Order: sequence, then structure tokens, then C-alpha cells
Amino acid sequence: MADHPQSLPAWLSRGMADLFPAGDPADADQALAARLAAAQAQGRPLRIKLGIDPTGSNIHLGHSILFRKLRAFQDAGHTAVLIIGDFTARIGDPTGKSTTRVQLTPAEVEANAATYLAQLGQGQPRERALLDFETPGRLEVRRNSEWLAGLDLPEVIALLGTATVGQMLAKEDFAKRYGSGTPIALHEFLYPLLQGYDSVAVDADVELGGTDQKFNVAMGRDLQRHFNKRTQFGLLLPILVGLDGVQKMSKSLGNTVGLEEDPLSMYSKLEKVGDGAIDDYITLLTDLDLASLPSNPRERQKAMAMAVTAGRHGTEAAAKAQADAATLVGGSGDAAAEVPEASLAQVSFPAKAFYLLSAVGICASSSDARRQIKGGAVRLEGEKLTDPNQEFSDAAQLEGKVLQLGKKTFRRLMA
RNA sequence: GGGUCGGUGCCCGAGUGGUUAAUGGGGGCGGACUGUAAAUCCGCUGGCUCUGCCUACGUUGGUUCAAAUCCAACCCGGCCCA
Repeated sequence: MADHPQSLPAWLSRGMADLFPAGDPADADQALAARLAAAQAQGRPLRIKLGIDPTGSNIHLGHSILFRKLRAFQDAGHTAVLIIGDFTARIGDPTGKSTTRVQLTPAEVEANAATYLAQLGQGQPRERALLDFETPGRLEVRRNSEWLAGLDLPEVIALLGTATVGQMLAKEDFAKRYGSGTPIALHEFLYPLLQGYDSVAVDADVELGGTDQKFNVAMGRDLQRHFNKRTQFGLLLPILVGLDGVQKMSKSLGNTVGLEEDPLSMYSKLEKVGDGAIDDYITLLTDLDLASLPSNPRERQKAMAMAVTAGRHGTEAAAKAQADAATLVGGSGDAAAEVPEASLAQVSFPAKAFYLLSAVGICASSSDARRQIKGGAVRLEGEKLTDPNQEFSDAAQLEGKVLQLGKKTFRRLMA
């Protein structure tokens, strides 16, 4: 893994965690550089597969590193084959899961898929979008129900026949669950096979994935060989660690930055990622040159946060977010304009402080709000609230004021 | 199918008739400190416009003044046997 062929372009190898196979540099089935050269000689773009399971509805920065790499391929003239796993989502990828996933209904899957495409920039100009939806020939969006829904039982059995229980149990996630006595449903074994079959169906030259996808991507190669197809390369990118700098970025761990987040919250979250994660963020989420950045970690954090935010919202909005973040954290929230607004419309007056906090959505519940106030975490216009039962008679006396929870959460109250 | 063990709050895991909203740890949130970080220390961590009232220990029913704790049936899982 250490010595990739020299001839791979920088845009391709940037951030790469693993590339396989990496054999004979002259063989187009053994070395990606050779495959690239061969394709170019034939005037044929490579087909770069990336599968997404529309199981959630929000894409975060962790996902975006794969899309960024896919976009890089597009910009180099290759064809991105984005597979929406509408069929496989109904099984649920067991990767990284310690329990069987819940199965989604077709309607939920469709709704999620639509949201995903919108977040990836469908309908937007290519300069702003994460993927290039505009240039002809650069993107195919496919749903794997196209080929999976029609498989009949004999075909499924044949597919199952290509792998063994031993191989499945060699997969770390399954091994762990099996070892710890956590149930593994049989249909979960089908998942890697179906994902692999996707590669057969779309004639993938390269499959992108996180490092946790190695097993599934390798399965794709096995199946392509089984079906007498050209085999794909696996290009794996690191799993982005979350804001805590330790665990992977994952919605269920609450350490994510969403692609759709406003500039201020995006910036302020990013500028305090753990020290150990800063350089990974720079490599994987920006095009900045690591070597030319200041060595002071604080400065690097800022540069990274700035670049990522600008990538999504433009330089101007990012600069404003940076300035606002500085003001907000500096103490009083009154100077900043980019504070998310919260509507008082749902609040019935007179309102006690704890009720206000929960009604406006800044605290999870009114009990939580009481605790936060007692804990000295809540400020209104920079002034600490101490009595949960403090009463506000009407909306007019609150309108335009900034309510603050802790150091990071602000809401400007609006009528 | 048989035997056996088990299903507790976001997670792990104590508790086996009575101040138990339920020990402890993790995570999370807040405070101090700091670089808006890490580490460390401290507090909080079911809900409700809350001096009180609800809802909670797989599900449903039962015993009891009183159950997460006892009984029954059912559902789900692990292991062993077939």
C-alpha cells in the first residue's frame, strides 16, 4: 500500500487510504495507473462507482469526502456512476453495525434518495454543486432495484454460492457479532453480495468507499470475475473522524457537521475539531496545501474551517461566519448578525423562563431547561438567568433579543 | 423441537417485595481552566408552564397494602442438545 505507482495524478491519490490491486504497473487489470492510461488511449472514460444507501436524510462532511473524490474523477473527464441503493437499503449494510438494521419501506427510501440528490447539488450549477450534474456524460444516477429487484431465486442462490460462511465470518463486523453472541440474520450475508453485484451491473472500473468498505468492494471484484467482467479497482478513503477527534463522524454519535448547515454553525464547529483531526480534515475536505499552512494548530484549525465553509457557502459567507464566531464567543451575543433565529409564534404568554427555553427549541425539554438555568448556562442578551420561573409577560419584550445556552448555542428571538 | 440463561434508563451494567426516577461506568450537556482544543476538577443527565403530578425496568395479565423484584402466558435473543 505504501508505494503506489508514481504516475497516479495528485488529485486522485490525495487522501487515499488504500488502493487495490496494486500489482504489475504495466497491467491494466493490476494497476490503476495502467488502467487510466489504457482508457485514455481508447478515448474511453473510466466508470467510477459510488454506492449510497439512502437510509438517512442528511449528508455530512464524513460522506462528502467520497463525493469530493468522485467529483475529482468527473472533473478529470471520467464518468461517475452514483448508485442509489434503494434495494439494498431495505436490507441495511451490516458494516460497522453491531446489531441488525431496521429495514426501510420503499417510500422512505425514495424520500431519502430525493433529499440526497438535492444535497449533492442536483439542479445547481456545477460550480456550486458537490457533484457535476451538468456536463453530459459525467454522471449516471442508477438505482440498484433496476437489476436487483428482478433477480429470481435460482439467481440469488447462485449468488450465495459464490461466497462461503467462512468468508463472511472473516469480515470483522460479522466476526465480532458472532463472537459476542449478537444475532446475525441470514439476509445480512446477502448485502455484500448484492453490493458486489452492483459492480457487475454497472461495469465499474473503480469503486470508491471508506476503508470499512474493503470487504464489500473486494466482493465486487470476485463477482465481476465470476461473471467474466473486467474487475474493478478499490479506492478507499479514510473514515473521517468526528468533531470529537476520536470516533468516526456519524450522526448517531452526534459529532457531525451537516452539508446543509448554515455558515456560522459550520464554521464554529469546524474551528474546534480535535488537534489530531485537523490535518485529516485539511487533506480530505479541502484542497489546501498542508505544507504551506502555519504550524500553529489554532491557525490551522481556522484555515481549515474557513476553507471548508467557503467551499459550501462561498468565501464571503465564510469570512462573515469567522468574524461572527469570534464576536459571539468573545462574550456578548449582541454584536453578531448571523445568529439563527427562533420564532416566538409558538410561545404562549405569559411565559416562564424554563418554558420559553423549551418552547423555542433551545433546550430539549422544559425539565432540561430548568436544569440548564439552575446550572447557570443560560443568558439573555448576555445577562445570566438564574430563576427558571422568571416570567415574561409578552413577546414584545423579547423580540430581537439573543438567548444563549452555554458558549455555543444562540437564538435570536423573533416574533 | 428439548434444556438452560437472559431481556433494566442514550449505551454498558447493578439491583431479586417497601424513602427506587432506580448504585456504578461510558456518552452527552453545563461550569472552572484553556487555544473556542485536549487533559483535569465540579455539577446535571425521564417528562410536564413543576413547591406537585405523570410515565418508566421485553409484552400482557395476576398475587400483594406495596413489584424492576413473586406467579402465569406470550414475544425476542444467547448457549448446549436434536
